Amino acid sequence: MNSSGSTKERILGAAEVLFAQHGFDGASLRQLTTAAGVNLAAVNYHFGSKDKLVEQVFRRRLDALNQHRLAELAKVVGQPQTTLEDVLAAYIRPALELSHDGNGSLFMRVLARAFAEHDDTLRQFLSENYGHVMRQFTAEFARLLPQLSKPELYWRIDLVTGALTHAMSGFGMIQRKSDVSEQVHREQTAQHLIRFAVAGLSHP
Amino acid sequence: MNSSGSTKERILGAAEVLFAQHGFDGASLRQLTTAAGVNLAAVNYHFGSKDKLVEQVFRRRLDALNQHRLAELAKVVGQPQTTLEDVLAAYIRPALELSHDGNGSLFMRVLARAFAEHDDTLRQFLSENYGHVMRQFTAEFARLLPQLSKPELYWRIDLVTGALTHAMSGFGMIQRKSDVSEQVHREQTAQHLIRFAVAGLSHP
DNA sequence: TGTCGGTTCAAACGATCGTTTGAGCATACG
DNA sequence: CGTATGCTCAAACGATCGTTTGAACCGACA
Repeated sequence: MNSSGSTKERILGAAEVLFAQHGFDGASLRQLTTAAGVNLAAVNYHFGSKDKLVEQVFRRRLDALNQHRLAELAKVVGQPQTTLEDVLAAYIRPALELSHDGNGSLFMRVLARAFAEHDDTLRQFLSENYGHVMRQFTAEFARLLPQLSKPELYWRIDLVTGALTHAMSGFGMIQRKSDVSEQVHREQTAQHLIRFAVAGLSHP
Repeated sequence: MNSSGSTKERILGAAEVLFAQHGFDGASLRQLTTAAGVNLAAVNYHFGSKDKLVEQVFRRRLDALNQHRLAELAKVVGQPQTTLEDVLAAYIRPALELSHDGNGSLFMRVLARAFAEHDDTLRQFLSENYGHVMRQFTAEFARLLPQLSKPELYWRIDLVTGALTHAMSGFGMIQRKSDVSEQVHREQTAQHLIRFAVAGLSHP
């Protein structure tokens, strides 16, 4: 295990797993480097510090996630009749599909943990780097739900976000026996999330 | 500040604040005892260990919270026409009212953080000590939503829990200027949460 | 007054943390 | 061949952590 890829990638992979399991402070560099099969000093050599490593763990996944989200959003808004389900699917499915490769499944727990920690540094980082994605989705929600006032809409989006974060953090906790059942479970989760979000967003 | 009450109570109060701000590992006993105005050794003398202190911080608030919840639930199920709103209010309002005294407002962030950390020890503690509360509420939901299958109901309750946890964790982050605006904000939060949860639970 | 259980105190303990260091190794280039 | 460069390694650094220790303090009671 962990015997493939460059040292940097082995560290990133092990970091994602251990951060999800024990938290950012809870996972020590000694655990981490041992699991990755690299020397203790490798983290500071390749990343500069533990904090920079945390940032890189986030960047690697979130860049791909939000790129995927925007691409899916662009697909559906180009259609003649965009529905709320379509937009929500563009928001939700890419997040759940992050768990397609084995390691990625733990990333959502890393993200959920980061959200809960309310660390201003991390929240600012998320807002600065990926705020425009949220803004695009919010604008689309506003267009599809014109009857809602701005504050009302923000409230509902916030509650939907909470439900999504919660579901994602629990997602992938159970080790699935096969890829096919994993896929089925992901599809079920997406269906439940989307229907729930539609109801929560559009109720009178 | 922190010059009133017994040593144990001063520690519990300071612990709640610092655990919410910096996490369980992030808040050190030296910070904590300094903020409480007590000696460093006082934690180990009165609580045995830091872990025991964490458990006591949880017990003190959760005992009151769940007692309050069950009392409110008993009120509404005694009525001739129990509504979904009533049951949700019995579940949600006591949690938001925990922030009535100044220190308590941070406890919900402690709880949200604990949820996100997915620590099996802590989850087992919560399940063992307060699982019966959740079971009673679930039974009431099942009674009011007979059209839903068991798995479907569990899914929706889980998503509602996510939204509640998320909203509670953000609640009380902004320091309100007065008690009255605090009260207004809590009432608005409760209203949004309840209406959102009703829509999410009862959609066809 | 003497002493005794409960509590507080400064100081130290060993462990573990993130980080730094300098030597050693490997590969590529003149 | 010599050496320059990128990387790995064991070892150590200072800081901070939770916990323990033993003396000092204090009101209550005989």
